[in-house]
Amino acid sequence: MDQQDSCIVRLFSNYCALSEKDKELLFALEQSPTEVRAGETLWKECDRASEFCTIRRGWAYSYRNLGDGSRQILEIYLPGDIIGMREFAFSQRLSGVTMIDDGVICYFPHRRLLDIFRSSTTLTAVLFAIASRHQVLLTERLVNLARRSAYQRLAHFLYEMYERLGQTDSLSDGHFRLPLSQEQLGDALGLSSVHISRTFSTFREEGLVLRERHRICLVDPLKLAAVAEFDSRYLNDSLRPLFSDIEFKERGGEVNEVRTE
Amino acid sequence: MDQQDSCIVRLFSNYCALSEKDKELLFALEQSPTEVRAGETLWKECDRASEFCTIRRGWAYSYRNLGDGSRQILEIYLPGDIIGMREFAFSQRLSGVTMIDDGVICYFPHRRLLDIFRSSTTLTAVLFAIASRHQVLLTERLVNLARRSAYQRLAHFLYEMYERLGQTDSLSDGHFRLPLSQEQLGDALGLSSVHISRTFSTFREEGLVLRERHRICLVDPLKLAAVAEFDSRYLNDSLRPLFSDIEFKERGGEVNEVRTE
DNA sequence: CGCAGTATTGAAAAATATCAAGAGGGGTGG
DNA sequence: CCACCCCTCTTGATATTTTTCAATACTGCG
Repeated sequence: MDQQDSCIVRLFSNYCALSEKDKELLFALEQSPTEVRAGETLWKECDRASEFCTIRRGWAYSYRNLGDGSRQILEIYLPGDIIGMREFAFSQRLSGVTMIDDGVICYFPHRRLLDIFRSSTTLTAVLFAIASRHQVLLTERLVNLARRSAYQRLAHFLYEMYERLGQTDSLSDGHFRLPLSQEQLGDALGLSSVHISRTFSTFREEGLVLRERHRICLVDPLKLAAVAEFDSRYLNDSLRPLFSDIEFKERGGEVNEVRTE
Repeated sequence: MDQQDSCIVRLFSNYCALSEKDKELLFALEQSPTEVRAGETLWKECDRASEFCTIRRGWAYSYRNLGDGSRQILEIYLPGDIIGMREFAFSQRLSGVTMIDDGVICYFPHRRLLDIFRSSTTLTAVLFAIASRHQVLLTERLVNLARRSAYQRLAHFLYEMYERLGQTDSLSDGHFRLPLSQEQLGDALGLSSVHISRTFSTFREEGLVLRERHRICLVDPLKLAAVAEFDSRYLNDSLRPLFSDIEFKERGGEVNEVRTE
């Protein structure tokens, strides 16, 4: 495999221009690829946590099971994502992860992250940026779940997937594959599967979104984003913010701090 | 001010033993203290983001306003917390922050964090651990909002505050001050203030929680934790996990990696 | 004393869940 | 190729939870 094919190198490159050394460091995270099958569980809640992984191919989701038998799907992971960072400070898994599709994942130990902290300020900063972005995504989802109607929640979810997928693949019109059952969508959005079905029916009647098995068509993406009150800043405003500064300093430059007191 | 009084040094010490040099680095973040008044807004959504701050005294909360006039309170910050990390990768604020009490906060520029990355692997790892812990808190809150009844949500919130406060102060029995109106509680829990009131009434009838203005008394904390399905791992399992490893390596030791393939 | 923000309570309305029955679809074994 | 079955989805009826609206009480404060 060429470094150019590395999802993780591509992901990091979104944030910052990388040196060759940085690329090699990153590339090392994607050794020991493992084939996994759709439905396979990478780990369960309460398992010992001492590794992360990157997802090179396929989709996955993380979840938490609740006492009453229901569960919450926390995140949908796409190729290039790093999984398991949540538990960096923990000895146990706090959420399970299972594959949606067949795929390939690459495990690496927590310790490898420390190597990165030690050897590259740039990568460290990018990791921090990624973590910060994750947190923003999570926050946005929290607002979505806490404040919006079922109709808006589903609209928001669909539009978010559309945007995320559009960042790597170019989506012809508003079409994309969404390999999630209505029950899984319900688990992700805090709604019953029945209500998901009804909400899709409403979308169809209004001609806003069409769904056929696992294919979604956003007839009018902008209108969908509007009804969801989708704030696209939280997905798009995270590219190369203050990293020009890093690169500058790394090259030995001096930055005079202008602090407005 | 002595370093021992520094909230942030104390916070970081929870995760890892710190060298003197590390303490000085951290201590430097708490310069330029600013007095702020209850109700004062530190920043609004969409403001330019180029600083973090630590909160040395007082409480604060972050929030997002929504199109329909409602708002979501995202986090409650206590002394020692770092505020604004969410926007590390962003140029704009994605949430506002306002003070609950009078207090003292210390601003420092994003760039100061890069200095830390550059000069201390230990602090970098701790920062990462803190970010990871934040994310876990957020996740737990997300589950709470998405999956639980009003009754459970409020129970969970109260118990979480109880635990967090208990980590710095020792709370006599289940008593603590909670300087939030029922409207603010509603904003935090995705409920109407009316329903918060009703839920407190239920608690009172059951003799589970008493509330008088801004004072809360958890009559039976353990029972409260049980009804909330509170998972205390997510608050307590984050102290000194793999950092013995860091210290070891920092001292020049060699760690042989045992990777189970 | 009066006023503004905050809390309580009741009644009605809205949103969503639950239960139940049936429809469609795709895979598997006969 | 067909029959069957399991799983997912759809739709209707009903139940539950929570919101909204409105009226009234409470509290601290100028």
